[in-house]
Amino acid sequence: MSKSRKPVPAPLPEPEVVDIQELKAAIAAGEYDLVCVLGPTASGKTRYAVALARALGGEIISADSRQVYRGMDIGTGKDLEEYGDVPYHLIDIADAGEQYNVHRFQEDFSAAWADIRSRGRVPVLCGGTGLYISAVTAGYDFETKRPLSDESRSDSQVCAANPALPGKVFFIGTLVEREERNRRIDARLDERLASGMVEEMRTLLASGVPAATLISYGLEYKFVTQYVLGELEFAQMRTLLATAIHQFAKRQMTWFRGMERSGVKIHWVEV
RNA sequence: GGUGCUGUAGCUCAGCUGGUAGAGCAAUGGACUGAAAAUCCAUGUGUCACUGGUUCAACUCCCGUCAGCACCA
Repeated sequence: MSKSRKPVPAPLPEPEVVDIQELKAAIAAGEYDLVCVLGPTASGKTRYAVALARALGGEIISADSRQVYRGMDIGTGKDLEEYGDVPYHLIDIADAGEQYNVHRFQEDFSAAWADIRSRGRVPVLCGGTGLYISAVTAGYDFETKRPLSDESRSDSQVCAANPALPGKVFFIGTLVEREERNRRIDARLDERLASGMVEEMRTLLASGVPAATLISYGLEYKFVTQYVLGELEFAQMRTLLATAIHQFAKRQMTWFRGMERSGVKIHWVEV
């Protein structure tokens, strides 16, 4: 009847080695006006991006739809101390309970990107929210509801279409093998649970953030809040949450593969 | 030692009076642009514990074996 193509696990991308000095020279020569570090959760992208930014004389622009909220620290894994002396942007820019979105991100990114460049520094976009990354690197026009360019970043169409967004982007992806990724997710979850994540939910709830809003933020905010509300047992919450984060990481990879399929070149590195 | 129950997809389990098997969860692939850590779509060949028997045909009936559980000794 029909060819039932059964889903085969996507092969792991071929790891590459990115020569930082070479990249630095290319940026100086105007070949790129943004470096983007992306990857699934728990792949080590923040650590990598910070080291990269330091080597390039850059500043980080976070592309994380949840780290924008103040007071949501443990559950989003902000790890602000990891940045050290490297400046970061778009973290803690909205109140918990507020409704941030892609459109605001595009505007905020644009301002941060222009600001960093105006000071002669290198902007490094880093995060795991694929939608946000695509909205500013592939470009998207919220007026016409259409992509600014459906081609790869091999020309300057986007630049011409919207000078407020970068035209040429160098993408680096942090690579982790599936099993290892899940192991890290589980270990990190236990660490967060042990370091006050439940307390964080109670504090947010006490500060007036509605439970329904917190739950709508998903993952840790969803399951831990349900636990605090007594809707889930602790062990049950832990199991469901771990599974949900594994699924989330898979969805992130699906988005990145989609970017590659549409022509974006991502240099995957092992960290 | 005896009796009873159970043994089916990674997990929990359905499979009426026999016609080689399905649901949920998980997993995998995909979609996605003003909530995206959200939302949605697609995909199920497994020695039906093992052996023998009855039958045109057994996961489904019968004998036995093994394993787990419960109860009685």
